[in-house]
Amino acid sequence: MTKKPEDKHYGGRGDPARSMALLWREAEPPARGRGPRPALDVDRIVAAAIEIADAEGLAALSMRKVAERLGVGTMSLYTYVPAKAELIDVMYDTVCGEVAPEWAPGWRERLELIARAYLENYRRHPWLLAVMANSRPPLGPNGIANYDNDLRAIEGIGLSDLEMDSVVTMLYVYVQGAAHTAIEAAGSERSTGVSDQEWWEAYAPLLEKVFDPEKYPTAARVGAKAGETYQSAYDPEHGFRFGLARLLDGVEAMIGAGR
Amino acid sequence: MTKKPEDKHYGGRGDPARSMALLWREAEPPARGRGPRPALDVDRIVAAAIEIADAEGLAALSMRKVAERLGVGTMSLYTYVPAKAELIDVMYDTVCGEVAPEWAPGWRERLELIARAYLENYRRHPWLLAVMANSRPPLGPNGIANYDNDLRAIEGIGLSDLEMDSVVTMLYVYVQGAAHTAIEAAGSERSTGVSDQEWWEAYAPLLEKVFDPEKYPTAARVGAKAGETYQSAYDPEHGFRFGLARLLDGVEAMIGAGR
DNA sequence: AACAATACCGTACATCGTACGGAGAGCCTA
DNA sequence: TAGGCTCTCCGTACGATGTACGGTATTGTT
Repeated sequence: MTKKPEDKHYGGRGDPARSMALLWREAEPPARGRGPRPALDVDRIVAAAIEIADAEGLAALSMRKVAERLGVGTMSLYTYVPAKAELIDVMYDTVCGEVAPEWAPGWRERLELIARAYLENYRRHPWLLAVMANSRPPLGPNGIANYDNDLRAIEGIGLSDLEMDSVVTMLYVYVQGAAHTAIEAAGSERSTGVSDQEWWEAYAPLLEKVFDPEKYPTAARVGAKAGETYQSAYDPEHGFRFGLARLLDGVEAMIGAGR
Repeated sequence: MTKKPEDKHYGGRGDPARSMALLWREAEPPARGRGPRPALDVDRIVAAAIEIADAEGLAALSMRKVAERLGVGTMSLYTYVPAKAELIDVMYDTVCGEVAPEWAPGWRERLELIARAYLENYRRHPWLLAVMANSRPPLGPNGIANYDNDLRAIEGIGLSDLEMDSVVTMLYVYVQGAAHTAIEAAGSERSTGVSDQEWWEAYAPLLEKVFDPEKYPTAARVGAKAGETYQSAYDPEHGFRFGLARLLDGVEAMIGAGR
């Protein structure tokens, strides 16, 4: 990882022009065909990278692994992709293309379907969360298409343009928080080989020795109740639905008040 | 990074007993004093690690840097801390101790102050977000104290124990999402040396060449309005307040309905 | 004075992203 | 057909990383 302070990095990503060209797949000079025939293309590289990141996590995604999976030398990738950062940008926009929520008659149902679609996408691609950027996002075609679609879901229900943007962004923010928790809950078992129950069985007796229920009676009482209800410290599905319902109730209140 | 599949990792962390002993500062055998006098202690190591992570980010936090800052050899740290994962757990609980929201007369104001206190803590320690775990958290003293405090903020307002847990967890989830966005917005400028304005100036003309406003009129109209209002793609402070207000309106609706 | 227990830490290994420059392949021009 | 130009491919090398291992220095106890 070489750092040159003199050249600017745009959003942790690479050179804007190269990045955009990659995202929108503008084959810059159409490579009129002087050298050897290209054995690869960006899409194949991105697909391989996504497979690795899905299966082993972002930390395990290395250029060497991508190259190995494609049967080429590591450095060959750099013919198609300027650096790992840009590769990740393209991965980002590519999986954004998988978000395809159904359309429902009411705005509330539409937002629920949209939130659910994003959540499922984060579940499918847990690494996506670590890469998400709401300010300065990779400006790829799929991300923009989603933004437009999400706005149209609440168009004409009595919100100003600014309020529409606020509601959609709020939904993004909430779903990202919920997804982070859900993924972490689901992922820790798979990646550690320790089930929720095993984990709790290992920690509970240790906690009992140091935790004083008399000092924190509320935490003890509520925590116990939640634990026995969910059979775990936390139920991501319930948490997601509960929070989303409160959020949409809040939007409904706003529409009602503004009328 | 050595991986041994045979030994289990609890939550990406280390051995539960050693981890808890560290978190609750149980000096195991009180080191009755045979060898040389310890030149360090866990707190000094944790403080140095937090300073580095605050200033340079989690990715730049290395055992070598911590040791260097303390003027000792790298491997000396392993006398006090079993591994980097446990060190991070202790860092986590330590900065949880900095969350100290004021108390207000009404539950709504209390939740606002709590949410704000967490947000500020995430801002102070941006690495904390990447380390946050709502299921299987490091069970340290400060984290538990916060949970108790947050529950008491909404005790007696007409919610069941289970609902109290849901509301508090929902608040955690939302604040984490909002903090992620706020930090990313604030951090990308500092870490890349590119201001929001520079970033937009670099990307806008490139986007114009590939983005068709006629295909996505809603996104074009609303995006433009939001951009000119916030003088940027996104205003984290406004986003945080807007979403929190909707969320608390939702809680209010729930209390009102249950009465 | 000898021993035991502890702290300190130098070295080594496998991993990472990628800069650099050479080798070879294929089309274009002469 | 020959020469050259442009492109793909990729081997090597560098400076990072976490930490296992084992040696050495320091101290309290006997």
